[in-house]
Amino acid sequence: MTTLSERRASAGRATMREVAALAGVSLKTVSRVINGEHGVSGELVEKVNAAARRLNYRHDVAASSLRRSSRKTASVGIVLEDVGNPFSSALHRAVEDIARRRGVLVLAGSSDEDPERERHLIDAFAGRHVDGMIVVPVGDQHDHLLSEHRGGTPIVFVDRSPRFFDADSVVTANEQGAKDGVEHLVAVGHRRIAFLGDLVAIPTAESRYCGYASALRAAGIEHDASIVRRGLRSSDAAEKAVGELLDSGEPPTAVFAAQNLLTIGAVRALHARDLQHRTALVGFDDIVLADLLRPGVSVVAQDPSQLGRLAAELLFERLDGDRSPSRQLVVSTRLIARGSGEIAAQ
Amino acid sequence: MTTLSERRASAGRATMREVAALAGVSLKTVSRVINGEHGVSGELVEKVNAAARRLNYRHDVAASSLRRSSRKTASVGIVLEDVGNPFSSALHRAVEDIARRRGVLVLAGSSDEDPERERHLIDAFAGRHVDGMIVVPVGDQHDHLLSEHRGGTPIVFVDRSPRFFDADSVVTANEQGAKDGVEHLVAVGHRRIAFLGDLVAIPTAESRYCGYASALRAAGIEHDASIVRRGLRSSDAAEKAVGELLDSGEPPTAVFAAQNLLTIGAVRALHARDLQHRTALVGFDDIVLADLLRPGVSVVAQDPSQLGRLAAELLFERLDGDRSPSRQLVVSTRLIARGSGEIAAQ
DNA sequence: GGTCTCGTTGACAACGTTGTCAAATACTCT
DNA sequence: AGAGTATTTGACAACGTTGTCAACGAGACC
Repeated sequence: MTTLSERRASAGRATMREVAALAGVSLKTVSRVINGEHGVSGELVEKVNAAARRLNYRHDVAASSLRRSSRKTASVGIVLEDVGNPFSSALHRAVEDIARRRGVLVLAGSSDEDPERERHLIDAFAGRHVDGMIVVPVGDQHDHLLSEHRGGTPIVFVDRSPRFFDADSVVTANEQGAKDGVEHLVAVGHRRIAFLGDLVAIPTAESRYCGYASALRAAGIEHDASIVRRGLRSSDAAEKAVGELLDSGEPPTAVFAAQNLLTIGAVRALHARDLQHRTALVGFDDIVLADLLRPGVSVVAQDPSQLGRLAAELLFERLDGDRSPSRQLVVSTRLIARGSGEIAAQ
Repeated sequence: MTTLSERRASAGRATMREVAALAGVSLKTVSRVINGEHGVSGELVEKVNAAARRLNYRHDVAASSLRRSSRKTASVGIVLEDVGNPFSSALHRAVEDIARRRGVLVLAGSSDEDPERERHLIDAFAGRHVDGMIVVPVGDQHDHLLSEHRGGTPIVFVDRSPRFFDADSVVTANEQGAKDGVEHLVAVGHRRIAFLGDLVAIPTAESRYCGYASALRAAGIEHDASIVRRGLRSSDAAEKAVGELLDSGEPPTAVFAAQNLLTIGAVRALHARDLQHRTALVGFDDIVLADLLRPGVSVVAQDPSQLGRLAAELLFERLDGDRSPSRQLVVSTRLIARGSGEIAAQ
């Protein structure tokens, strides 16, 4: 049989042509059936489906999208800081949930805070014709994104809003959240509050620092650079920094840790010195098990799922043709008191 | 100028034809330059690159792979249980690291333990012509994978090895690890050890249960079904289950929690009753901050990064043409004593 | 009966790229 | 100088699919 030899020739992946041959119809009719277009008689629909099943036909999205005028590929790309960290992966998951409902696939990659890497990922996504992108931007320069954006690919920024770039974005209320956290410490009497922060170049880290500074200013507390530690990139670095502060002649009575890992480092340093019940601590971003530590760790919680959900919804609205001016969404934080942030100043 | 109007017509995405026109060479020459083939004079290489830069040319991976005989797309798919959970995302990250070195993109999706969903993802990946797949399999039936596999797409199973299917796999030594954990409890005198487990249908959960049973048998301890709780799907469920066991007339003196979230639930239940220093606990899979709790939580640690790394390496060896018989790799666990597992039986 | 419309079906070109092969040029060797 | 070889270049077809358009037959209407 011709069909059989054709099948063998294709080595495992049947094409529409082969399905057509088996069903005894034209290629175009198969295309119509596969795409669920109307205007094909019930009898032929049946025949084509049977043939497709028999040959285990798999639709070729790449070829299809190449020919289609719209060039839609039913996939979106997301550039995260690190697919492996809890914040990023929660965001990723939220985006996936929204995308799944529409049968859209998510491609994800980690930029690791490296603009070069970000650029690579964006090129890779663009080359695969993603319908849109969600990006946690790194650095200031986004020229390459600009050209994609102008080219008609919707882009939504999340977690950080880009400078010099007019686009949709969804960010956490970093400054206000940090301010809330520090004011919480001020409210129980602290005036000597240390700050732990990530790289100055990261906009969220900068915003949180501004929130810290603003809370101190509002309380009339003089700024003391000796208890501000920025540029910390790991929990180890934070642990070391807090250790130094605690062991110094004039230790802080409270610590504000402006990021996840830094909070963990601070907890370790406090526990190592058995100071966890004397020195207050508020962290930015929630931590698993924070409620089981003694004392529980008070945090300013972000909502990464919400960030992802909103970003994805925004993106899909654009994909559905929304051409309205760009929108900037802000997700507020929530202060969770668990004990460590309520330790009063001595 | 012709070039300009052509450019405008393409609305933002230049093709090789346009680059060729601008550079004054043939389409094929552009293709050669873009693909870094040799046999093009330096002068033309320069001209083409200049034109490509000017038009902001982006290589179209989809069209390229469609035409290429090998059909390689420089992307691999990975089906995880949930991209948002720490185990999966660590695995994802490890795969990405290996893939990145080769310029390969990773598409990831969550099966949520749903075979239907797994099938969907695999179809989606196949339709996009991924070069290979890494799969955390769900359920017993993998016919659809079989056809892909036969079709020449390498597949590596990770975390669970599939039944009825000959393929590469990388799994944790679940049974041995669980046995080690339980024997650790037996060694400090426990004979009434409760078991908390995930869905019976999940092979890893089953293996860990076997390890538990085997350790008891080896110690000559009679099996007591009343302190075995399986089918638990969340930390809340585990907390409730442990609560019931502890509040019963004959509570266990030790708990073995066979999964991440279940360990957390157990910790909560113990702390709620202030029993954390009296009832021993060993968990399977490490937990962030476990060392800071009092007592620290002893665990049998898996190494998800290692799983991902090995799976990716196996996959790329296949992609490089390795046709040797399928291999089954086993990654051993590591028992980390932190206090909770060393509480002696009363 | 002839024309018109409608619903089905298929032939063909095209999407952006690369494999194949032949043409054109430059260079080497006798 | 002539033949032979190597190097560079381009014309053309093809990958698997869908958009366009024309052909066909059946039924409706005058």
